[in-house]
Amino acid sequence: MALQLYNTLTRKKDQFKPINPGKIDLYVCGITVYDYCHIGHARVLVAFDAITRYLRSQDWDVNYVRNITDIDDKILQRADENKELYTDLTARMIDAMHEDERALGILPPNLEPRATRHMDDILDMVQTLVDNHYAYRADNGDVYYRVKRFPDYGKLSNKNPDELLSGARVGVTEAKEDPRDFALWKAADESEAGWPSPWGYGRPGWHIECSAMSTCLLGETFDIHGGGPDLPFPHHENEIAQSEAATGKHFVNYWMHAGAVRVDNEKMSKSLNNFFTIRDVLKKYHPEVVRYFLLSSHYRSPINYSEDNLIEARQGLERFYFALQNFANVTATAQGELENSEYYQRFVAAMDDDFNTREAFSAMYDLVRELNTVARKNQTKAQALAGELKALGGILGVLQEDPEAFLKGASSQTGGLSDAAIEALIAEREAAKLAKNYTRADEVREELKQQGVILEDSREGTRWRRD
RNA sequence: GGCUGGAUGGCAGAGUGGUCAUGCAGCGGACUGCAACUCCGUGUACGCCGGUUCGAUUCCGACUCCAGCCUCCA
Repeated sequence: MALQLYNTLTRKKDQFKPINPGKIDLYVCGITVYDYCHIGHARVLVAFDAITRYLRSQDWDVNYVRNITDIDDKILQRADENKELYTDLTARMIDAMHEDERALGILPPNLEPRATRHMDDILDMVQTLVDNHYAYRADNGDVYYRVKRFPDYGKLSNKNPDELLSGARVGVTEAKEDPRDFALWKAADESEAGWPSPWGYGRPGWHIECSAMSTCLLGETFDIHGGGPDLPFPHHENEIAQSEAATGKHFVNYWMHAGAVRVDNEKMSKSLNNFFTIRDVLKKYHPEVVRYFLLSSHYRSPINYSEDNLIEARQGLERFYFALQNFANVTATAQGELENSEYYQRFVAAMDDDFNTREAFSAMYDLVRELNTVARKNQTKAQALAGELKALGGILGVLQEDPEAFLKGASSQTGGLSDAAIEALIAEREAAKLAKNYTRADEVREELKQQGVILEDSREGTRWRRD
């Protein structure tokens, strides 16, 4: 089965056809680094991480580029509030972002271009647009894109350019020829952060950065462009307008957009004060639980961040780790051997269908059921299935932890008993059990349960985990 | 108002023109000193109204409701 993916541009699932055989050029709009990343960023990061991991497992040569917007009015404003250099702010936030990414098991992209390091490319593209009359310098020193000259404007978000014109919500500046026009270059005072340009000192607009960096690094036409749910309009619409006007070529073949993250069924927003940063979330939940939660719905569906849903995600993940617990040292089955597995085949079919991670997990749960059934009579077979499970998890970037470590640490509880204290109580219970003092043994178990520790007696002795 | 996508069992969440999703929770049973883990069994689920069809949750049309975008936002 060939790879199918939903294309925002055509609004249907299309069969993927690469520009170059076996190779995929992917550009994803990254973060504007003026604050810590939040759970919505995590969604996009994790989704495209799982997607690139999967594609690579299928032998695609993926060139994954994700930019960093490191110059922007919000950045300057925040730096000003903090009374620090904006470059210090962005350096800190980029470090923090990388830290968050590592915690969530997100592999670095192949390239991570920064706007401030591509100023020449940005200026070149603006110059091209000015030269061919797709842009003009206004009286206030800004350079604007001339939307009227690009008839395809609105094709990604299916908006009618004329209706956009009549809409009063578009920012009106006297300097603009047309209210729909957007800034490519914003004039700035010499005392502010900025760069010299043929149109005067200033800073680039947000949209032009992505057009310039993606075109410069991946070419005038490339395979896939992705991003968050709020980017199709205006950001990606503007990118298309800029890039296609500058190069005369079709810009991007497939557009992919992740779904929104809601919080307790409300839109996440600063005014509602329900913004959760990744680091806040990771204080409460194990990183792999967060990752599994984000992948347990289709990447395009809206998801709801809530206590209940995260707990449910943890319980679902635990089922995998329970199964792996008896095979702690198992190595993931090699790709070549995997091909014969019915579960792998189902997994691949699900992922080839627009990256249906939930369906892929369902195949893995069916594998777990067989593993558990077979474990009683055929250890060799069970061992093989455990290897397959670990391999499938690895493709999505989960199930790679030591099962015992995961089960002991996955708790959403903070504080509580130390490992040593728990072990001591278990030893006491063992002694009581040997003396057939089951009353005391059960007391200890109940006591631990109150502390969020679940005991499990097995042939190898008593195991515990935090609930 | 315009655009886009939704509406599935207690919850989460896939999918399909007619026999199973899956996970969590619940109930019954097996296992267990008791539990936990696990296994087996268990739920008249597909927003509303029409149409097509031998048969629709699945296709078509209308309706209702929900979300995102239309303004900086992943």
